[in-house]
Amino acid sequence: MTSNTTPDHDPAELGELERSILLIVWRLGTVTAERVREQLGRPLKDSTIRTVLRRLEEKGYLTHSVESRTFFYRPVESRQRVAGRAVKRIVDWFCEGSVEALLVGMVDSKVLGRAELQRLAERIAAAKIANPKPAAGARKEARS
Amino acid sequence: MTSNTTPDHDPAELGELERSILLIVWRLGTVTAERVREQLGRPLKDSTIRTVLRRLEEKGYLTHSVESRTFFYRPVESRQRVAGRAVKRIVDWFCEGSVEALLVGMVDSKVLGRAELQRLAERIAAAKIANPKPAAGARKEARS
DNA sequence: TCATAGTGTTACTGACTGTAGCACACAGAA
DNA sequence: TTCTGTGTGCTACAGTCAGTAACACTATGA
Repeated sequence: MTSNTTPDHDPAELGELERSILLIVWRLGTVTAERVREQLGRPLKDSTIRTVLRRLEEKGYLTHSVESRTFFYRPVESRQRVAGRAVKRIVDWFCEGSVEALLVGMVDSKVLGRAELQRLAERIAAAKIANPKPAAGARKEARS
Repeated sequence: MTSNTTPDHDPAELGELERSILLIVWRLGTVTAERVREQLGRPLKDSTIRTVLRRLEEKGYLTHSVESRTFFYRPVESRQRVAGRAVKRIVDWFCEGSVEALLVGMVDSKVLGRAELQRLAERIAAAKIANPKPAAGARKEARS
């Protein structure tokens, strides 16, 4: 199938190179294998990049379209969305589904400062986050 | 190293069995290999359980003490703490370190309902989460 | 002393990732 | 029309790691 809607693959299980490349695609929006290779620091063979791109597509993170024989890969979902799902896994696994418990853990393990959390709470309360318009204007990230 | 403080191992990279067993240890607090086997649904050989327990210790999640030749394994950190670090990775990788971006993603990918987020914000604002006493009374979870 | 319970050590298999080679096809230049 | 480059399709191999387990060894209690 490889349906390109919502990969059920765990993003945390991506390899390092896969992750790097995925990040590049997110950053650039649309890429060719060649473009990715330029962006990557490492000197990798063209076929390597292509293999990884293909695998990322198999896993559901990318789609491609062809234009005069050249593959253009694009992300299926935004970074944040993927991150959101990844976190859900963690919350389900380790916090019995409680996001609150997670936040406690984040503060507790100093991942998140108390002050930071406080500011966050204010922001959330101010609905800056909570009201990004249900559907319409929500598709504007992943560029830049 | 392998100091049993704060494993730098990525919790998301735990295997399924490892995770299950770790959860059991967190639930019971202190366990023997035998006890773990009882708890697991699957019929696994004793040595399998012990191998996994040992690996979990190598990775920094567990410690053990010996009592008349029997190993008693205990968690090094609380579930939430580990979850917190796991999430940090994700935030670093996919959200450029911005927890706020993560929350946006969670709402966006319907991992977290808007209403839920709102309640959460209220709770946080109410400092129920933000003030669990710096150090003293914070070591009471991971039981049951 | 003997059996039992628990540990230490070692190993095999399958999956997955990083990495790449090679053959094939099309598009434009000569 | 033929040649050449560029990009793809397919295949593969080595390393790592999780799942799973066998086997040998050793205290401890009957």
